[in-house]
Amino acid sequence: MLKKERHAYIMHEIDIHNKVLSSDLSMQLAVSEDTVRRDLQELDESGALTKVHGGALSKSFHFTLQNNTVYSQPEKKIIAQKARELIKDGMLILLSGGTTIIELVKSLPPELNATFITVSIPTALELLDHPNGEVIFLGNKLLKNAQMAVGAEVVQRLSEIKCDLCFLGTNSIDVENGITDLELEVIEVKRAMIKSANKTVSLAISKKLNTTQRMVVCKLEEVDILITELEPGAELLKPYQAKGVTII
Amino acid sequence: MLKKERHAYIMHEIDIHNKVLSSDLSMQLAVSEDTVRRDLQELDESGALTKVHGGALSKSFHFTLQNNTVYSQPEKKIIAQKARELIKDGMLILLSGGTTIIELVKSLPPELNATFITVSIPTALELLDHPNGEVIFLGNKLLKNAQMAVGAEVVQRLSEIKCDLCFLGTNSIDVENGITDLELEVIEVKRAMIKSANKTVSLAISKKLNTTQRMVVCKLEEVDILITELEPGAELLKPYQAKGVTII
DNA sequence: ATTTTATTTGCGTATTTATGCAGTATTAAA
DNA sequence: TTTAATACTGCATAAATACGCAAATAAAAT
Repeated sequence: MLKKERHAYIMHEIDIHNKVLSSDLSMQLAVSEDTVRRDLQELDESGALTKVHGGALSKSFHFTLQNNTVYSQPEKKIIAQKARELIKDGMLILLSGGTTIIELVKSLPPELNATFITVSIPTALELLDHPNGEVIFLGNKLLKNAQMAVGAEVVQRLSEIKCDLCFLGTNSIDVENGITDLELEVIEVKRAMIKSANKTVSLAISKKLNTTQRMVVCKLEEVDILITELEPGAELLKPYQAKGVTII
Repeated sequence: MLKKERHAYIMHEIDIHNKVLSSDLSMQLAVSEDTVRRDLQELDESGALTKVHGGALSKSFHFTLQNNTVYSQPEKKIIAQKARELIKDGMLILLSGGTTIIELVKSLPPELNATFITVSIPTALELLDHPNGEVIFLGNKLLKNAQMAVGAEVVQRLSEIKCDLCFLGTNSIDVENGITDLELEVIEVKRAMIKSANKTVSLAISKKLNTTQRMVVCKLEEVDILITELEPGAELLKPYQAKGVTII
């Protein structure tokens, strides 16, 4: 059997079943597993499928967020880089939603071995592309706009967890009012996240500093670390520092 | 024998078998392999066939590597259309993952007012685009490859639910073994989904009919409705009908 | 018909490609 | 953690290919 024929057979299997195992293919094609592995590798390189340990997956089956490259402002990249240095192997990390958090997830080193908990669908999807980390989604009712899980069930389950770090993508932060947001349901969840975490880290581009929205998520005192794209000594950040927030 | 004659013979073989081996042709045509190779090369250059290591393949063999495009999308659209007619206002619907289910979600009428429960991240993301339906995600540990929630927690919560319909994107279905799949964790969840639903609907393009994988999700008797892109009276579906499955 | 010219073919050799195997490292699961 | 499965590495072998060249064949010109 010609190599191309094997490739076609493999692609056919992938198309129908979304997934193949090297061991199965090796038998079905009557070649060694090495050969199958090399075939899968070539098909992966040509972009026809995604090779994984033990076999391969269909590309169309495996869904990824592609739109984000457009919106990823350089500021968010800087923030992500600073934030990721706080994450160490073995930690239990709580993540909210938002594009800044997505940037953070994208910038995580592949060899990092931590457990991530989130209530945001896009964040979860991005986390699934990380090779090592374990991902836990605290689900229940999903809120359409925010694309995240909300409700008593989520709050309840968050209260049963004790995390090392909680990263909050922040919409508005202000010395007077602390972190504020718009929707009650989102706020309930964010509060629960803060409560269940040892340390709370707020990620915010500087444009969001000194802005306020309707409802308070938490006072500034509850924020342990604030990460912006600015230098830690920047004038804009002084009032936050004065209130005891660590600036990175 | 003239070169033209050899070329004609080779093309004839290609038309019949979709492939030729240089070694075979060398014998059949009683010329050296070099000559055959040169012939194949010329035919390749003129676009009549595709030369590969060891022989040549028909051009029609050329499998297009579909980046992002879903395999058999037209079929899946037909299936989606049939499936969506089962869904009525006020129903509680359980959805698995997979491209066929995504098609179903896309085809849901905007005014439909139902509650959807899923364990699949891509399905959830797609459901969030629907203006009316409520979406519930049963989350816990997420499986990287399948992009879905698995584990005891999910199974437990599924057992506490009684849904009207369960739509399963099916990888393999077969009269003997019923619905089969590859991964144990996925199977556990699918079983729980079937249990918690009043009626189970299997969605499968016809190519998946009569294929089997390692592990059994459920017997055919547990499938109430089978939807394929074929006409309900199609010959291929007769054995399923005979086992009491409703065909749509 | 014969010579000339161009093309085709086969062979020897060097090179490349495909495949499997063994040992080791790595990964995932129990 | 331990254990089993899978992946990687280097290597050996066999098969396929490329290339140059000379012989054979076909086509063209005389």
